[in-house]
Amino acid sequence: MSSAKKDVSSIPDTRADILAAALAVLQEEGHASLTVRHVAARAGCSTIGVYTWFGGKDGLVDAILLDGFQRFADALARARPRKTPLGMLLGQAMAYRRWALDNRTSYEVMFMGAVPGHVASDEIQVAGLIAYELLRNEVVAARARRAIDEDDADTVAMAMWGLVHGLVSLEIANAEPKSVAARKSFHQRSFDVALSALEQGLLTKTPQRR
Amino acid sequence: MSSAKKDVSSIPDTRADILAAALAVLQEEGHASLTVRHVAARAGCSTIGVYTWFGGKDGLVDAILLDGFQRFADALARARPRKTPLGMLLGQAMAYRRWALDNRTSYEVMFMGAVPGHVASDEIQVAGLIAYELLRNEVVAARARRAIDEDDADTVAMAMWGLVHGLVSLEIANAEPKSVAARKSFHQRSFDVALSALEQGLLTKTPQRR
DNA sequence: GGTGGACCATAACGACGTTACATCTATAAC
DNA sequence: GTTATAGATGTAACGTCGTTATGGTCCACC
Repeated sequence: MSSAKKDVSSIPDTRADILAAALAVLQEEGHASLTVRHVAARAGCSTIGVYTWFGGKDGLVDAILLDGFQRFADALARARPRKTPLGMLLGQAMAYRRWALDNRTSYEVMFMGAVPGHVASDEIQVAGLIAYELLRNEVVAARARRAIDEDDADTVAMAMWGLVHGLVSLEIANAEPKSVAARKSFHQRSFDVALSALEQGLLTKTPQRR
Repeated sequence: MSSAKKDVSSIPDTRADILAAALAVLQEEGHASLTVRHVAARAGCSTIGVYTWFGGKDGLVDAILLDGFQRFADALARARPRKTPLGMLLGQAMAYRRWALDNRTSYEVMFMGAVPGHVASDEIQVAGLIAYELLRNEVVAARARRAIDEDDADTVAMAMWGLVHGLVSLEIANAEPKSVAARKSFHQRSFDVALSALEQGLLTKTPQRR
C-alpha cells in the first residue's frame, strides 16, 4: 500500500489475504472474533474488501466452509486402510473424530453452527456431502461383501454419521480447555464402545418393527 | 401502567411476562428474533426489565433453558414403559427424538447452541445433566439385569446419548420446513436401524482393543 | 487526453447488548 | 402526615456488529 507497488505475481492478492486472515482468526481467536472488521484489519484492507471479494460475511464463511470440507474429506480419504470392509468403515469413523478434535474451530463452524446467523449456500451444502459420500461408499462396499446385512446404504451411512457426529459434538461441546486427560479418555472409550456395539449390530439383520 | 393499579395477585408480574414473551418469541419467530428489545416490547415493558429480572440476555436464556430442560426431563420420565430393560432404554431414546422434533426451537437452544454468544451458567449445566441421569439410570438397571455386558454405565450412556443426539441434530439441521414426508421417514428409519444395531451390539461384551 | 469500470477507504445506517441517569412507586420510620 | 430509603422502570445513550452510500483512485482501452 505505502511502499513498493505490487509485483506481477501478487495480483489477486486481497482475496487470498482475507481468506487467510479469516482462517487465522478462526483458529487463533475463535468464532467470536470472526467479524468483518477484525478480519479486514488483519488482512490489511478495509471492510469493503470482504464485500468486494466474498459478497459479505456469509460469502466469507462459505469460503471458510469450502476450505474446511476439502481438508476434512482429504483426511477421511487418507484414513488408514484396514483389512475388512467393516474395518474400513470404523477406520473412517476414527479419522472423523481425529480430524474433528484436531480442527475444533473448523468443525464447529462446519457442523455445529458456530457462526451465528449463517446459512450455507447450496454449493457449500453439496461440498459437505462429499464427506458423506466417502462414508456411504464404504457402506456400499461392505454390503457388497456381505459384511452388512441391511438393504439401504443411506440408512446405514446416516446411522453411522449420526453416531460419530453426535459423540464428537458432545465431546467438543464439553471441552473445557483445561480439562483433565481423564475426560478425554472417557470420551475416547465411549466412542469405542459405541462403535463396537454398532459394528456388532450391523452384522445382523435389523428388525423392521419394534 | 396507565389504567387500573395492579391488584395483589399479580405482584411479581414483569418477570413472568418477560419469560412468557421470550418463550413465545422463540417458538413463533425463532432464535433470530430473540432479542432483548423484541422480547421486552412483547412483554410490554422496557429493555431494562430484562436486566432487572434476569441480569441480561444470558440470564434470560438461562431461564429459557431451565424451562426447556424441565419439560424435556418430564417427557423422558414419561416415556412409555417397556417390558425389558433394553426396551426401556430404547423407549427413552424414542421419547428423546419425539420431544426434540416436537420442540425444535427449544432443542436447538438447549443442545445445538442456537443462541449465538450464550454460555450456560453452572446451574443450568447441572439442570441439563438431569436428563442424562434418567438415561444413565436405565443403563444401570439394564446392567443389573445382565441386559448389558459393559462395566461402565457412563460409557454406555454416553454412547447412547451421542447416537441419539447426533441423529436428531442432523435431522433437525436438515430440516427444510417444506421438506417432504420421505425425508422424515428416512430419518426415522436411520434412527431405528442405528438403535437396533446398538441394541444388538450392547448385548455382547465389547472388545477393549481394536 | 479522455472514458469506463474495477477496486477501495471513509463515513454512515440500523440493529444489537448493555448501561448511566433520572423518575416513579411503595414501604418504613418518625 | 411527612420524610427517607430502596427497588423498579423509562429514556437516551455507548460501543460493536453487518452492511451500504458516496466518492476517489488506478488502470485498460479508444
